[in-house]
Amino acid sequence: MADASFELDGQGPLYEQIRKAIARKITGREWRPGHRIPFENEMTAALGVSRMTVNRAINALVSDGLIVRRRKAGSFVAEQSTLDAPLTILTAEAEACANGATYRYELLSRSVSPAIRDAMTADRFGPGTSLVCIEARHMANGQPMMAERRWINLDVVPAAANEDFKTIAPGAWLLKHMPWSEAEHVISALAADGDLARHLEIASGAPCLRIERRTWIGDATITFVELNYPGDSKKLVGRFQPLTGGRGNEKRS
Amino acid sequence: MADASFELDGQGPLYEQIRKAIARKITGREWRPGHRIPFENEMTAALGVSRMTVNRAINALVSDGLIVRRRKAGSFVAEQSTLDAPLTILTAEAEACANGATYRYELLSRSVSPAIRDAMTADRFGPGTSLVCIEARHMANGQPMMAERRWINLDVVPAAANEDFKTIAPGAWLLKHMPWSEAEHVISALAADGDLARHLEIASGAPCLRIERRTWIGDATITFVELNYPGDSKKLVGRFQPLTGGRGNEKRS
DNA sequence: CAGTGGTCTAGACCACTGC
DNA sequence: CAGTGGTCTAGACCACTGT
Repeated sequence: MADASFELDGQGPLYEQIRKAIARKITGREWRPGHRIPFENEMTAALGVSRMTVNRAINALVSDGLIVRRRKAGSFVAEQSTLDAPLTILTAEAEACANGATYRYELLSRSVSPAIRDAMTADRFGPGTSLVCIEARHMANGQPMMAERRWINLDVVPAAANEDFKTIAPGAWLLKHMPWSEAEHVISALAADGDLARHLEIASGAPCLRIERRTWIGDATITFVELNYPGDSKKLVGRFQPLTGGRGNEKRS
Repeated sequence: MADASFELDGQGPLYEQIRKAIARKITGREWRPGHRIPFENEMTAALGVSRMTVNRAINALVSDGLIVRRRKAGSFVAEQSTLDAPLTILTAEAEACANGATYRYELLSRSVSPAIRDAMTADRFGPGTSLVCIEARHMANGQPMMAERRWINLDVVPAAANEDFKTIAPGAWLLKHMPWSEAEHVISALAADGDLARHLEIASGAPCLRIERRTWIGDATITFVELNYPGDSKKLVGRFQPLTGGRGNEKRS
């Protein structure tokens, strides 16, 4: 009913055209937050397409957060309260490469020890877990672009005990040798202390962007790593374009 | 062929069971990166389901980045080179609320002026654009949790000229009055300068996490905002769980 | 309890692409 | 040019839920 006057642009697959047509109604304020969009069978009839096609279009908008669906009630334009933007975290080498910079990896230290009773290791891996601790830094065009401190769980990845990580970065090595089933990221800003400042070659007390990543396989923590970037570098989190095509992503130094 | 010995767990929709079964093969290292997974018609036959169902399961894994598909060649386990984590950026009020904190909004300054030839405004909005500039801060439990500096394009949102923003935060106001079609986020760390440090009530030179957000409607920039958080606060970017269910997301102070 | 969305099927045609 | 995935259909049954 009402004006299901959709204007499909004839570009690309049908479900994409329908998705964009609905997104256009929303971003054009014709359908406000809370507004009930036409039922699936109404669109099906109005557009002369199968219900599966309409369903696919709307479901894409649901995962984009623009539509909320309720059985028996209908589908509604969501309140735009949050922004979900994809943050793509590349390996340091891939990031340097993407920026056209020359890349070099430097191992700073490597040691094996059990997780003691400190917050950094015991809480995350469990007391007594065998760990290898690695400090390294990644250079782009001869300048430090990132310094990392990492712990790897040897109970889960015993092969890491035989790797010296002198030529290959632990992150890249893990990606080749170990799958993960779950990852968590925490972002914060901090003042670089003596060690970190020296590794990044910035003034002590200078701001620094830290991404902490914890990776699991099943219930076991594979690795925990602090990725530290000089404060003047910027991370492009991502672009979200519900109208034109969905989610894009790039990266800047 | 080969071992398409899938073990569906009987939990939830068929396409979800199939998706999890494939994800299990991958995270369990049975199917390594580069490995060709069974063709759709093979799985269809092996599982006794419709091809659309298999297709839906695999497509979900494609958007999770675990599978790459090539016509005529087949579907392959992707190289796990990047991590895509969804970062949910709530309004300050929603974030405080989620942490069970009392929330208060404070307008610090408001002014109207055209975009001059400075990098902050003219580059983003175009020279001469009428802008309203707002400085404000958001308090959680009486402590500054975030200070923002924002420019709003009056050519696009003329109603903003009549709003004093004394009681409602500009972010919340915009969400109610203006849709966006595209958003971009940039994260960086910086040392708080005099003004910012005073607003956040932190020492001058203390680290600070900044999220810059630029929002578009069509080709026009609606607003550009700097969200500044004290460096000791942490942003939980999100959890990505390809095996169990997909993407989760929370937030910490 | 009627109507919505959620899922699933058994086909079909087509575009692209590797051989 | 044969085979893969990409898309689409016209049905169907069911779970949930608002009235």
